[in-house]
Amino acid sequence: MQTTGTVRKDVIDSLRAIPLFGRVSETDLEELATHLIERRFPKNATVVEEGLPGDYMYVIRQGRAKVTKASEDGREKIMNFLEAGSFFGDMALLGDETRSASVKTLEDSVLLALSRRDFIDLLRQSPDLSLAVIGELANRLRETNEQARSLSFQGVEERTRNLFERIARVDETTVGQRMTPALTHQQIADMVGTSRETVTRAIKQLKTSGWLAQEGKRYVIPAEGD
Amino acid sequence: MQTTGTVRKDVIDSLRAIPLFGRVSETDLEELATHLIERRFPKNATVVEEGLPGDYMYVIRQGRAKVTKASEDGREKIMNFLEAGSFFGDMALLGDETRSASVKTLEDSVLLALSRRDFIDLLRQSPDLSLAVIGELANRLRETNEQARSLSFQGVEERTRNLFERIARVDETTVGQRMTPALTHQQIADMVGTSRETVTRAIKQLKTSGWLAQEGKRYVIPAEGD
DNA sequence: CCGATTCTGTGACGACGGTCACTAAGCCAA
DNA sequence: TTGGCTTAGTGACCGTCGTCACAGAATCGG
Repeated sequence: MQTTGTVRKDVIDSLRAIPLFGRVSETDLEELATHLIERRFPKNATVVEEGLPGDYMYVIRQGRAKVTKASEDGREKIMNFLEAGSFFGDMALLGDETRSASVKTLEDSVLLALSRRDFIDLLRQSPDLSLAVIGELANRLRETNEQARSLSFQGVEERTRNLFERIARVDETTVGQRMTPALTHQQIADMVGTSRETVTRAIKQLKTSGWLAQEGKRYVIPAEGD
Repeated sequence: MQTTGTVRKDVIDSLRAIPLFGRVSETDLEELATHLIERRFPKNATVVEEGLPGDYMYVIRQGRAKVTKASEDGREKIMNFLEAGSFFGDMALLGDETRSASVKTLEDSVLLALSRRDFIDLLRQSPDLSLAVIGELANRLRETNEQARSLSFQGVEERTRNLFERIARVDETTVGQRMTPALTHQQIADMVGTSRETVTRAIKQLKTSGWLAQEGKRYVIPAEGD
């Protein structure tokens, strides 16, 4: 992991591209850029670790990461995937100062780090940014609540279906169908809260019922939808 | 349900008492008070309903309420309990405008309603309030994530234990022990995500292992802790 | 004080899904 | 190309928990 103290001009451009900063004024953005520290992480690096105190939040400039919480016996629940433009680590900068989950890179990644102090100052002086952050938190909360509901009421097959429904994106190449990123059964199990074997069986089921198709390690939801 | 257009002086005092508004300036608070509408709801009234659009958020001035999400077949998951001083309904005012959960009163209650427009204006002009709201959302998110983890990894008995651990408060009358509010097994089941019967058995288990005691419909965690 | 709800407790039974134990495929790297 | 490592698939077994069916307690509104 490296740190480059000087933040180049193009950082501002990549900030512009991030929805969170979309409505923030040019001046605030420049101000922000001077406080960001670029850090590079290799694939599979742990950026923040559950339970430890944390003083920085991060914006993903390049790469992908996963947010996880661990059980006592080493298994993990994947709470979320993060892509370029997502931010994380903000929660430990506000109430409780302890990381509530771990974040690990899935690819070589470039992150922009922002200290608690700078983050709070910035929120204080930019109401637009505050509103954007509030909106983002509200959306996450909505999703997590939905996950909790799903875990309470639905069986594995239905949860798996929901997961695909949630993460599949419209594909550029083909017509109406949507595709997930490449996923292993184990990753799916960790997201859905079940075992690898059970996922294998659920997917088999979804495929024979015609609801799901597969292309390599990517899953395809056929055009008609549900 | 009634509406009194005039907001009396004492509203400001009760706002002061709410943690969320603790650091908001006197002037902002007075400004806020003029926009609040007091509404009264009887016991068991539905204040907001999952799936419907919503334009108001609420602060509980008096009473208690529960936040629930429903399954297709009418069962419900209780996401949270709200007491005097809590606010809710804020999420539909920000991103998506649809209620992500229902809120029902558990007692006759007095709520203060605030419109989307006024809420956003207020956030815009009071950075302190924005920060407080962000902190509150971050905390809720932390808790909900924790719930999701719990649902993924733990059995009913452990989840029930966690629940008691979470909601039990130090009791004024007795020494070190903590007590929950009065709860029926059904309510516990709806919070923990299981059936009423299973809760009955889990509680029996926790009691014979000496971890839990009961006083009427309130549950007691003995002094030593866990 | 009484009948009617609403709660609690318990047994029986079956299904969903976790675990174990392998085998079979892919895939990468030397 | 050939081992080694990661991923997928499948059967067997069994524990947890949901459901059904009651019976008894407690509570509440008159």
